[in-house]
Amino acid sequence: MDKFFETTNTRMAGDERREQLCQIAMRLFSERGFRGTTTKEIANAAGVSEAVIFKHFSNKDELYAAILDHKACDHGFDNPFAEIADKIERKDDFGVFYNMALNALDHHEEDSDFLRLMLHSALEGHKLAEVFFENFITHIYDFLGGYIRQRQKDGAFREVEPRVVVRAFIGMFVHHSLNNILWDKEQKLIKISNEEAAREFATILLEGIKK
Amino acid sequence: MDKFFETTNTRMAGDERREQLCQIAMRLFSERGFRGTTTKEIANAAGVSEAVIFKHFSNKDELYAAILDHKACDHGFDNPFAEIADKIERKDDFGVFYNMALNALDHHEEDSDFLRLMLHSALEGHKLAEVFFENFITHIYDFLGGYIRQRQKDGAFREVEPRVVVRAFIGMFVHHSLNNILWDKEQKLIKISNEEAAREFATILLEGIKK
DNA sequence: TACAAGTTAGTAAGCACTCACTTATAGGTA
DNA sequence: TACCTATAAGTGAGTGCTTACTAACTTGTA
Repeated sequence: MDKFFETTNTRMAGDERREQLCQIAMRLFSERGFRGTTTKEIANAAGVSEAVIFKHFSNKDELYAAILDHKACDHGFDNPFAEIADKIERKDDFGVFYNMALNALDHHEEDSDFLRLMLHSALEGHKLAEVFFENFITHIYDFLGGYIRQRQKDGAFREVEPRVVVRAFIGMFVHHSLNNILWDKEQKLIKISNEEAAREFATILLEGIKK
Repeated sequence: MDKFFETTNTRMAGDERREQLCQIAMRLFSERGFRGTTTKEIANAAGVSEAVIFKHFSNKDELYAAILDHKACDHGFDNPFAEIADKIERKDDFGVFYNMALNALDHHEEDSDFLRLMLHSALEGHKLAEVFFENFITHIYDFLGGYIRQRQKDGAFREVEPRVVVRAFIGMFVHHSLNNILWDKEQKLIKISNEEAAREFATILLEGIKK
């Protein structure tokens, strides 16, 4: 029944199948959690027998690790600041915060599976969620916190602990994304574009910390 | 081995045992998720045989429902505004937002199990998470949004969609709580008291929306 | 001593995972 | 072009273990 949607009728090359299994597993893990997803379900969704999974991954844990590895490394979390580098240099405060929020919101929207997966990992206490946190989140705090500190020296922002400001700001858009993904999928409560949201959040924050 | 911590050696009254099972199950569900927690683990932690669980709850789902019911109804989510009612009447803006945040942060801290449980429910798409959302969260948006609208009419706040402001504000402290509970348990990134956090968040928000 | 509290020893279904097996196909040969 | 064939892709029928849940039972205590 799933065959029409998930597979072609022909065989697949090894790499192709591996990739497909990762994609499907990620979607299912993000929906039902790691323990809540069976290898049989993954196999069915891919239109193959369960044994195929274990041809590619020696066990279920390894499949999970492969997904997180692949996502955390490849999918370009390496440099979320590349796009706002010039704004930082020009000390375009609004540009910095607006684009930061907009990038995140867009990214969360198009890759909500990953966000759900990270939440599941964090709740289940999986190590790879920690790795992600330490590699990515601490970076943001250092980077954005550094920018805020600089602007405080410039006399543009008032004196507040920069990390608290970063937390407040990240909180705004992460919480907004979580609402859209988890609780208010139909956006009954608030329905605005990512651009609008980013603009409002950036404005509130900047007005909130400027001198 | 758990016996010394979780039980007395004597029998318990029916209600008492039921209550204990709820508490233990909630803790375990919040740590490992619903599917990730076995009835045997719950029974062991309570120091009784598995069959006891099914004397009190006809199945595992009903145990889960009992926890969420109990928590969502009894534990006083009915009126989070009671404590700030006077601040609202006096139009003490800082008092309103500060106490709102502080109450939430304190509450999340002492009842982090419930927060984790709600996240698990939301991720797993459990109905009772929706119920909580509709009964509690929409209330806050209406209430706090109404206050902001009133203060806009008073000319105290600038014109922004009140619900977006509410989201930004809730985002700050909910995200802060989630960080403390999920990712940064040792608070390496930021270590501040709930009072400090509430003060900073309230200040940023109020400066951000005042006229 | 009646009855609620608790136990023991199950069951059927579901789980991750394995192994001996079949089949499609890329690419060399005649 | 047509035919091999080695090998990678895929299967079916299992394994042993764990799970939620049950029923017939024993035991403590108001």
